[in-house]
Amino acid sequence: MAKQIKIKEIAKMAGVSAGTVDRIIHNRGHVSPESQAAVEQALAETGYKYNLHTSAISLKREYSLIITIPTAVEGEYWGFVQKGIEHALEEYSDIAIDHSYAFYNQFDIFSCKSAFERIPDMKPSAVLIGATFASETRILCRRLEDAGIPYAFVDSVIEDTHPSVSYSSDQNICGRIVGRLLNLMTPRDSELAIFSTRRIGNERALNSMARMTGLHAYFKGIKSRRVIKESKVSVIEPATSRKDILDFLQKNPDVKGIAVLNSRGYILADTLAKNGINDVKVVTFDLTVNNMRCIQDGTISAIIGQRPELQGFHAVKAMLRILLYNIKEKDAHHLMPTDIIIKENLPVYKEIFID
Amino acid sequence: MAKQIKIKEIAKMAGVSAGTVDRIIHNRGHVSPESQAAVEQALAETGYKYNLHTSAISLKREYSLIITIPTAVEGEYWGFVQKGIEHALEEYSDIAIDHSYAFYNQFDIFSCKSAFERIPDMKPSAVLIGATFASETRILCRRLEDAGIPYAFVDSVIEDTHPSVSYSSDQNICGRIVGRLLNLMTPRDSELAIFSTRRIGNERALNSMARMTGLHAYFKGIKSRRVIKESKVSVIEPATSRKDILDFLQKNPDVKGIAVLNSRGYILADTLAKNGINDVKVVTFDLTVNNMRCIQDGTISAIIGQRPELQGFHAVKAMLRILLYNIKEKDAHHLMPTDIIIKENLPVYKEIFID
DNA sequence: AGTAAATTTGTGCACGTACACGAGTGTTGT
DNA sequence: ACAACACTCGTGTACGTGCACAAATTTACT
Repeated sequence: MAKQIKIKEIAKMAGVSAGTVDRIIHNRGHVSPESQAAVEQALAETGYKYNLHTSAISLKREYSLIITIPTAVEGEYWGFVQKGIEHALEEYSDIAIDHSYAFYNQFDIFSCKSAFERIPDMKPSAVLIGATFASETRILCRRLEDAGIPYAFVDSVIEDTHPSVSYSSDQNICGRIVGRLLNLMTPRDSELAIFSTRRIGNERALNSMARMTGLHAYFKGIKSRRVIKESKVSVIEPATSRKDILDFLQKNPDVKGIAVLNSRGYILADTLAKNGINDVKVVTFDLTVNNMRCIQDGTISAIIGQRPELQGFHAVKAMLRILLYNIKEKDAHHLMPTDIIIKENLPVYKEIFID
Repeated sequence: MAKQIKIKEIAKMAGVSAGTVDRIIHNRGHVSPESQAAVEQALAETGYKYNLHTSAISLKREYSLIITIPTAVEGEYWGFVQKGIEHALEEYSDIAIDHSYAFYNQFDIFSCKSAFERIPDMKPSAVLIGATFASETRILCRRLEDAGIPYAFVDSVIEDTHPSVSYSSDQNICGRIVGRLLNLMTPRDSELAIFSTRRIGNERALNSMARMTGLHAYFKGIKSRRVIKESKVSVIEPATSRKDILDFLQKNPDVKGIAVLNSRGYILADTLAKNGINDVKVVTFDLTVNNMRCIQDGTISAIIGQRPELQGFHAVKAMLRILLYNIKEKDAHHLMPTDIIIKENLPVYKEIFID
């Protein structure tokens, strides 16, 4: 095992004291250019890695982290994101991190606005954003930037912002996967349909749009001539959408595969099952408890998973790296793996392997 | 954030010194029954969690870890396992862990025997085993148990042994997935074939067997009448198997889907491509560089991934938990997720997210 | 009872880093 | 030339735990 280089050794190499090295590592300033250069060279030469363990115990600053995401419900997408966040915070529980959540209703822009408005005034050390409404998010980011507060994105990235780091999935790829799966699972001469969420200025809808683009791109890529109907049914609440779903299927009897481009595939699946329709394959997003149940039943054929826990987990860890050590990565945008979950491998996806 | 309870506070509660608490936590003995009881009660009341960070820095013992796995080649299965192992060791690099590898040839039982024989004499603190040959492994485990040396399994678990922990995939599930995928990707009236590795007393072959069982189970479960040929072609070396492969296909022209139940699917795929056969779908195992290339080419349709890095990573972490803190888990056998990788999601699987 | 031995218990130092404080150096203005 | 100031830099202490060693207590035996 390679011996760890310690701050004192760096100090000796650079001909300065340990305190100076510390100042440089933490970007605290008050260091002469010569010392800076000498130490940086020593750091580079030795490939110094700060010892997180000891640095944690001697840390005296207190950090406050605000996490603003759509209301996290256990067993649903944002619930898993929160789980990952909590997991990371627990791992760093010996650092004084005061964290608080600012939840908002992902279908109500006003709840988002009022949640976002208060954040900069609370003067947090950093903010974790699960964005839904692009314009509101941009305003928040702008204010955070002005205040010098770093922020990170989970789940999606908003254009024209400058997050320290982001963890999300490539929604276009997700859409392509859905395309391929539906194409495989349905007869060549049958039609396909897309159910998605439509809301203007809603980033969730932007996710859906990217997925849709990917799906169409897949069929274009394989030069398929299959008919793909875009339903205007908004699959959000079971009660309201049930009738719309049945209407749609009655009008489009050749549709044998449906992509639900949000996480509400179970609503469609349940409706189909209740009405004895079992020759229509459903593919949807996110390993929520309801969707998992449908996979097990066989009413949903495949789920695209995006590792929400891992996104929350890594976002927090990255934020702490930035807060504690000002470590900036080259490429701050991380794409998470896109998992394909079917009945057979569902059980082994239930145990979550973060950290 | 809940305040951490420290050893000193426990000591005060129990009316003893910190040293005594330390002795009890580490089972060092030399403690009176009264102190023992008092401290244990205090520990239970407060739900004390040792601080891994600080304990690591003050740790003075040296640990030695032997990792005995099939020769790790970069970009192949065991190479990824090793990557995960190294990653975990790096995370704990402030603990004095002396680790060494005892590689063996997974196709040569004598190399395995001679690698295993030496291990107990080296008196390691713990051993990590990537098992291939069941009987040899059993002998090793037996000797380790007699010497009181804990050991862990990665990739596969051998019957009649008592590992402290294991990280592996459910091979039966893997086989079922392959079954479903091939069934989806090929015409209903076409035949399927299985290529696998056959070696008596070879656990790699046992893995193959479990996969085969799972595959057949899938087709039985859906009451399919498809013909599944079991080829005796051993897909190990490109040169030797090429002719056999072509012979097989010539004799079985209706085979349109082939499951290669080891990680050498690329050999079959390359052979098919070179001979202009592009209507036979191939599914195989493990995200090796060669298989990834074939996925990208489209010559392999799907790969089953088993998260080898994560297996190595977690196995080491679990071993260290056991060595350092004697933490025994309830259920020591962990099943890793079984990923389905196709052309579309291959890019996002390339970045590995361990820890 | 008195002493030696055995056992339990407390104390102090070390680990590597963070950060406050004060010492040291240089610069500017009168 | 000297004071006042700005800035850089080194020293010392604290963090929570592991572990060696010494101190205190109990036990055993003459």
